[in-house]
Amino acid sequence: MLTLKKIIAELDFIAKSLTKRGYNEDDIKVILHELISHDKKRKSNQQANDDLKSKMKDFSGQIGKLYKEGKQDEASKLKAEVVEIKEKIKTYDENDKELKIKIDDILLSIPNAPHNSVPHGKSEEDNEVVKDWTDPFPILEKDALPHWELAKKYNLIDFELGAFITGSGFPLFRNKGSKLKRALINFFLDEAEKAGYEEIRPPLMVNEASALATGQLPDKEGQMYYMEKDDLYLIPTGEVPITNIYRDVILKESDFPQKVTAYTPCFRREAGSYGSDVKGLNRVHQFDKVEIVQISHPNESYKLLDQMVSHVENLLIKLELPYRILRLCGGDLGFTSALTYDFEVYSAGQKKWLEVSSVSNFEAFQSNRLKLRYKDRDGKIHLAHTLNGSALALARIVAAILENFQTPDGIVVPKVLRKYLNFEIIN
RNA sequence: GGUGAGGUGGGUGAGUGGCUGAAACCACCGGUUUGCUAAACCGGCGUACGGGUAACACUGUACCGCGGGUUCGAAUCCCGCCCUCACCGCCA
Repeated sequence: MLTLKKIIAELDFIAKSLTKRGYNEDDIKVILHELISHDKKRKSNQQANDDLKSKMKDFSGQIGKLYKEGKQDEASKLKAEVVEIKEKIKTYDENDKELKIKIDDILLSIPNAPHNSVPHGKSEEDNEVVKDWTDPFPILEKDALPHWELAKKYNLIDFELGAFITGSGFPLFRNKGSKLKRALINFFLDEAEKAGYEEIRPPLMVNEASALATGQLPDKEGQMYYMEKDDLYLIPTGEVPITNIYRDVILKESDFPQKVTAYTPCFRREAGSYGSDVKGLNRVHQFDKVEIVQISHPNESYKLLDQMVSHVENLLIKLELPYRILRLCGGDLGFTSALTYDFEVYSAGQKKWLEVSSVSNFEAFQSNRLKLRYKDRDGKIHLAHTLNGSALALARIVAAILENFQTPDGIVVPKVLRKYLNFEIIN
């Protein structure tokens, strides 16, 4: 969430930038002013309360001394006074609690303020193409197939069996399909390691505190699988456990940047999506992803964002897949993000762009909930910036590879993956 | 699942009702000194929200796993929860 300090200091900018997400500038200003007035009330309330508490402490100390000196009467008088003070403190405490709840409710409901470069817009149609694919698309035979047909033809993925074992959206990879996936995971992890990321294997379930800290709760509660009995959530992305490494952490300035990567399966309920978009691997409940996360000094975060974008871009170049890069418009931007670049890969069999990566700078929005801070040279504490990106999401990459590299003789595996495989062609 | 022990500042760890936001040691930072990859000595060293300041200084309150309670007063007593460790059981 945004910090109150930032809202007070940059109210106009925030209100203006939130119009990119479709807010009415005047409406949001009303909300923000309400927030600030709650805060003012809370501060004056606190001051009065603190004074009373101070008095109470003082009196209590005196009572102790009076008892030691045997002055029972005077002690009793003071006691009576403290009891009165306590009553007042109680009402101040209650006021404080109420105001804090109001303030937090508003703060939690406000999404991140989009970066200056974020375009206005309502939906994905308004996303800005910052880098388009200008080379020709792969030329396929006339009878080229979409990946779900190819998967069946070469026995790579069994959607029906996955549905039988679990349900729809849980594909079962087998044979060379399974190996291809393993090769991709290794390739992505190796590339991340070369780029300086520490590889970890995090838990795949997280508690409520972790899901809140990265912003999956309360915003995307319906997206996550939840195990009531143990009060745990299946992770919708590796971002959650990775970023939570830094919950309640105060870094030194010299610790920047922190770079962590992990391969994890991701679980998403994806409630309410049907139709051709969900066919095959286009949208599934369980998929694999290699995630990269950086914790940054605020001054560096946009530089690092660019680095992450080119890291992802390189992966796609090495995989020889046609891709384009989009800058998400305000309407398509995630709740917690200030700026997001999406990567789409062209899947020639279905003649469709598939989203395979999302690289974002959250600025201090996540850090605020995470309480992820750093100490500067003067010993002052500030919020760090967090960034993350998929590098890459597997299911759709598999789809694109199958479709783009199909030939009459079979599917020719991209060269970079061959060292991870004991075959070069799927037939 | 059972039994036992325990959760205090970056770490170790003292502290069973007021003088404890918290000893001591280690680590860390600054300084002095000795001239040698170090030691000794001195000083500093938690976070949050307020007040205060140009900025410091200074200052109020809260926080000793979390939440509640008892009391004039709680790290310290009581209740609930969470977590960690050890052993047993079960299990990949």
